[in-house]
Amino acid sequence: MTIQSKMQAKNASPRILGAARAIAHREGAGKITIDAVAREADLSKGGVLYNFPTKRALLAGLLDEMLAEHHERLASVPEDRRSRTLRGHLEAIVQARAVDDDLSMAILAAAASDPRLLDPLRAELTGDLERILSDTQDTPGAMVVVLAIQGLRFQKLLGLPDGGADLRGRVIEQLRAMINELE
Amino acid sequence: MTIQSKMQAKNASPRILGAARAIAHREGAGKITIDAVAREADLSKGGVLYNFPTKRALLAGLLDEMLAEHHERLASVPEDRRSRTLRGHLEAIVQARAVDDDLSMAILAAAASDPRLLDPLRAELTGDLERILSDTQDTPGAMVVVLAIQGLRFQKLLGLPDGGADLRGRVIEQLRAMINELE
DNA sequence: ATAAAATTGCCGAATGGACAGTGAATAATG
DNA sequence: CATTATTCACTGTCCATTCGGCAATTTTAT
Repeated sequence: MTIQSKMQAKNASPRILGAARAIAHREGAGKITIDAVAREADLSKGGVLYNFPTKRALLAGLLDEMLAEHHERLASVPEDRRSRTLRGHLEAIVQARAVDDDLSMAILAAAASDPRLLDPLRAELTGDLERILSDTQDTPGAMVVVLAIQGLRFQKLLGLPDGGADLRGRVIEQLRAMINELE
Repeated sequence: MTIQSKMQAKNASPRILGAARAIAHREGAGKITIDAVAREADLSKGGVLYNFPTKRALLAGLLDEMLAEHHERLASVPEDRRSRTLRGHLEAIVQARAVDDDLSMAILAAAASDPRLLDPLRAELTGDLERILSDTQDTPGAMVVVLAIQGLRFQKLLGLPDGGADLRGRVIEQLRAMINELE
């Protein structure tokens, strides 16, 4: 019971999504369950299902939120720089917090349960990729950077070895340099 | 009931693992269930659980098998080439078949259900990474290649946009070139 | 060598827990 | 009052795991 015990929030969706993220964070994406989310959001199960009529919808909502944040990040890169989208992707990773990992974890959970949930993500990335590649003549070079960024994501996500924070920093520098050398 | 109805195989484990892979391949990693595996392996549920006392053990077995195959692939790179391990990782991706994707999918499923299942994989990759980095002076450069390779893996795995087969080929060429330029 | 005993590999029904989803009743809100 | 948000009590399903039994195989004892 929180302070707002009796208060009816106008929209519990954000609280629900937050709860889902918290669970993914603490216990792993596989533990995202309607009951668990309800408990975490201090809501009944029915309450959750009112906002997200199905679990699939809940997962879709998580992805949605993530894509929205992705947009914000991209938008925070100065308009006039070359390879803007590509830089955005890189800086997004640099700034990423722990929560984001767990959200990515949710993506994987989603992918495992129903690959189609990733469709919006695919669409988004397709657009990004087009922009990135049309920003340069050296498409393979740009693609390598894109792939390395993806690699960074998943490496962090799955807790795979990364050679240490020091190397990580130098790698990011290297990627920045590679982006600058694209034309 | 097959021809060998009455015959007692000495070890059904390989058949069980094969069945699990087949299911992951056809229906996705999330569909790996003891019942399903039992049916696919033409075995009873109890039989499966006799060989792998828990589902967790079954998943661990899958990862084990995968790591073994990974070893074979690395071993197939000529001894005398520079950056041997790194080349091995790259060529492994180039040669990878559909089955491997689905197995990777199983990895993700495993990660979602219990992150610790990935420990052996982490150990293996830690070793590989050490070898790769000690093979060169340009550690950030090598690391970028490693990351790009990981990126390729996951991009294929999750069906994320890759810019087309043509670009993919050129990227692989580029990565080979980058490996050659490492010293 | 051979009967008895133990072990191995497996079967399949039963158990129980976890979970998604439903629907009628209820409270809050405007 | 009417609509909206939420609760509560269930339902049905899926699924991992348990367990007692059984046939084939191997070991032990005689």
